[in-house]
Amino acid sequence: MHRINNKYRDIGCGEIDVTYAGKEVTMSGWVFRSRDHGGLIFCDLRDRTGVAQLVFSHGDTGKVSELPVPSFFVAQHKLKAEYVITIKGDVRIRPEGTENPDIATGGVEVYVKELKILSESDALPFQLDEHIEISEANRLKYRYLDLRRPEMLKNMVTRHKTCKAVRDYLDDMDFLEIETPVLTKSTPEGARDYLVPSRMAPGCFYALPQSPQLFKQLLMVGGMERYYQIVRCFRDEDLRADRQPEFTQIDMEMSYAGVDDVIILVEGLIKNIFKYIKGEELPTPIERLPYDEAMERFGNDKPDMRFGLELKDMADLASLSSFKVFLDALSSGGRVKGLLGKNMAGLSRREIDLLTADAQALGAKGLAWIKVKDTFESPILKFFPEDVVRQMADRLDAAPGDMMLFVADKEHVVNDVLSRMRLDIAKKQNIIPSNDKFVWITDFPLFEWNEEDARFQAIHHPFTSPTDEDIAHIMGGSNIDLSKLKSKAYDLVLNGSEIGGGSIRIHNSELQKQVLKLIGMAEAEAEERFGFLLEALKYGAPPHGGLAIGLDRLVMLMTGAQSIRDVIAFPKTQKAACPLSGAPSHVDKKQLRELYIRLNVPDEKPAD
RNA sequence: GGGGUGGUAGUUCAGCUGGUUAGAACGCCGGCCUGUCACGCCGGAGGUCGCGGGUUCGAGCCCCGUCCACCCCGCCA
Repeated sequence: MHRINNKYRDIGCGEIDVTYAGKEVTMSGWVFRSRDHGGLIFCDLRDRTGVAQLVFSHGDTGKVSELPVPSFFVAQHKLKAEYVITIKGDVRIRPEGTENPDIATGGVEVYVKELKILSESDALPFQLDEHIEISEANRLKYRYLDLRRPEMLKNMVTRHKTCKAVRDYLDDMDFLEIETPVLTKSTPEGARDYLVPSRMAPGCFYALPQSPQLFKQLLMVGGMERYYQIVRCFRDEDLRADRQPEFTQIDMEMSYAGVDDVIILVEGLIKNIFKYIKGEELPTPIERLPYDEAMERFGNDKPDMRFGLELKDMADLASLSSFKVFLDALSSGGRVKGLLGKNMAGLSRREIDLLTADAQALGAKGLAWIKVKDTFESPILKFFPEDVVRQMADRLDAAPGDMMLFVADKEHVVNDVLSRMRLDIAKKQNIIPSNDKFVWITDFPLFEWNEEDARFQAIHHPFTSPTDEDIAHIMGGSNIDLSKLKSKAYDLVLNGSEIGGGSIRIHNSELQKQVLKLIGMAEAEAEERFGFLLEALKYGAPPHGGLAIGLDRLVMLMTGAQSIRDVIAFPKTQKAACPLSGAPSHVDKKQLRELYIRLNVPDEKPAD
């Protein structure tokens, strides 16, 4: 740690080693653990840099009671866990045989000559002991204590270093860090907005940004050319282990760029981060997988590429069978795909029933299976000629001891079910290696059909540029199949998690209007929601595109944390509450009055 | 909104088929200890069994409701 030599310290606890032997040092920190032997006391002193062993001793021989008692020695008997103290003492090499190889400073110890207690501590609500797991509710309530744990410190350091690597790299690439408003207007992403009432404009609300999407495009129109921001985003949706109501994005946008430019830029960024954090040389270019191929081979658009078990089309072989479920699915335009159940031939009937129930919970009508042993075993074997079963096994790479799984249904059901089962099987069979595997998913469809609203909607967002061919189609105006249009959107996937996504944007106001029309947005609505962008596009907007990376998720994956909460200093619970501060909370009636707000909460106590 | 798991000492947990005084470890408090490092030894305190209701002679345990935390689906790039 950078030296700020003062009365508190001239060195960090974790920084002393044999080269300091004989030197006098001043250190400050928390009392971690003490081992009181009566006349000899060891005390582990902890600060951000690490832990050092302090020794309080009268001398090498003699009884305590017979020796003059220095005042500090009285004080040190009172030292309890998490007291904050400053000590002055001499660094000495530890007596032979008492070195501790488990800690960085284990070769030395500090003989204390002066002790000052800066701050006492009550007994903690939980122990800061890596051997005891504490409930998350408790950890979050006393997050400032939880943060003292080395594990949390490590996560915060990794997060910081990631941000630093981002800033260093993007600065080198001539990107400008520019802030965008937090009090803003609802952006047209799909999620629910967090709203902030306006006092100045009664009845009106700001929205907290779901992302700075529109503003970063305006920065391009504004000639900033290359923008980035490590920015907080807000989405009022239900939470998960990898989702928080407020989360951080590494947001980027650049002018005069195409898909390749953004991808190469981001690969350089990721490379830089991994080198800085993990010392790993990430191989580039990162593999690119068109969306259609990802769906075909893995059943989803964020495949975990660290292992095989790819989905295989079985339509040709299924049609050679007399199995009605397969034949019906095919004749009604559906799909039959297979998945390898590695090492699952030994599953009991009951376990297979559970597996089937899982598949049904995911929307499948059922799950067909064939065990591969010395022979094939399955209740549906009678519908298949033996050579067909053999070919299915070949296609799935099934060896004796494996099981083949099949789902026949509408395409999205087949993919949905099998892609999840693929992950479940890989986890259960423990075949996922621990390396990091990135992949780009490219050539996304522009639109997808929304069953609920019975209309097409933008997959990415409505400012995503179609491919050049499809721009011609759209501007040509003839009747076009919206489901076939492709976009210049791309996602970055790491180990099966989507960690970033972006696109080349539409920079032509006519095209933009046309695209909005295709998804059924009335001109008036478009005008009301983001007319300012449409207008900006009229005044010479350069071609531009960008990408945003989920910082929390990226850091979570790099640290191996089990939850996004472990890489956020003060995260919220699954109910979006903060156990530490008590947010959200009721507010004064006066505050509400000033905002022209009257509550209408059923069965709820009125505000304090 | 739906499904699942959990809630017992400060903490992490055990608590059998419903049975008398609810346990352990760590922590905490007091004492002892000169080479420990998750120190050790002796002694002690500490409980609204999440909350509310019900069944029962009797409930930590069974039933209903509710709250909280976590995981998942829906939702969300």
